[in-house]
Amino acid sequence: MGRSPCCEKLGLKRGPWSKEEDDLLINYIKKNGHPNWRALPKLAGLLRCGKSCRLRWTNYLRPDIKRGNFTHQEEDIIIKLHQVLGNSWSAIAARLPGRTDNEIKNIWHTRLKKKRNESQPQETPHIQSEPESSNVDIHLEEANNSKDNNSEISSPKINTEIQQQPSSSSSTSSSSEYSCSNTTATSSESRNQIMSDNLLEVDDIWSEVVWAPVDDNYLDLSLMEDNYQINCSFNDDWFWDDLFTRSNELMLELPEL
DNA sequence: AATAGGCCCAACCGCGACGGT
DNA sequence: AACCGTCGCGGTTGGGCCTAT
Repeated sequence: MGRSPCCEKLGLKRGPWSKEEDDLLINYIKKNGHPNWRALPKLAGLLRCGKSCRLRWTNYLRPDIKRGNFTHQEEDIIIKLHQVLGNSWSAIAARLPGRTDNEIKNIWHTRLKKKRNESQPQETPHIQSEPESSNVDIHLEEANNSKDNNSEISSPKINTEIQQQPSSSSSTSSSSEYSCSNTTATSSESRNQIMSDNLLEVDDIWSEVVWAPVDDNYLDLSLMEDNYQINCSFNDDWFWDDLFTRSNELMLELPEL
């Protein structure tokens, strides 16, 4: 049972967008937003389907899009995130402000895949060539959940609870599996308990990068790597240098141990 | 100068998720 | 619970540009 096309093709324009069409779309969204993509083209006076409009806006016309070449740092981040997230381009894009999933997908297929393959053999010979999904599954809960607005503002935020799955072999195995769930700590003691009880040990090249929940002004972070446990706060100088942030999530590259 | 091949990137396609009825 | 409409995502395509021969 086939699904009907997203829009009637009759009379609708396809292919590259003209300057006039861009202007129509930008002006309409500036005035009215985009509550309904399907209805938008008609209202904006465009002979396009809603899907095409949404794509044009999200991938090209949005004012917060950063145009221009990717920096080396951005490329490195994409490569590392791809190790963890696989082909989840939107998830990767969410961690690179100003970059779109389409852009990242393009650059991956044209440049970074090659770059990764070139650099990988000597760095991490035990990693498979094309991991499609992570062996680390981390879920984060929104720190400022709008549904919880009536709860106390300074309530402790979420901690990430990590358990190692039964692994078939030693810690040097590249197939070690981890799962992770969120718990809400009710006090700093219990938070610390959770963090000390559940240290993340990742035995691959991603081990220098961790995800952590964030409080209003404090970060709880524990990482067991090479027998080091690392705790940090916003006051650490290196923290800001290596921090990439979006929404309530933080990505942090740890300094050399 | 011509052209074949590769690269780049905007745009399209099809599918699954999700929310409303 | 089932259906329907809409949205967002990942995969793919195709055309323009660049470069090597």
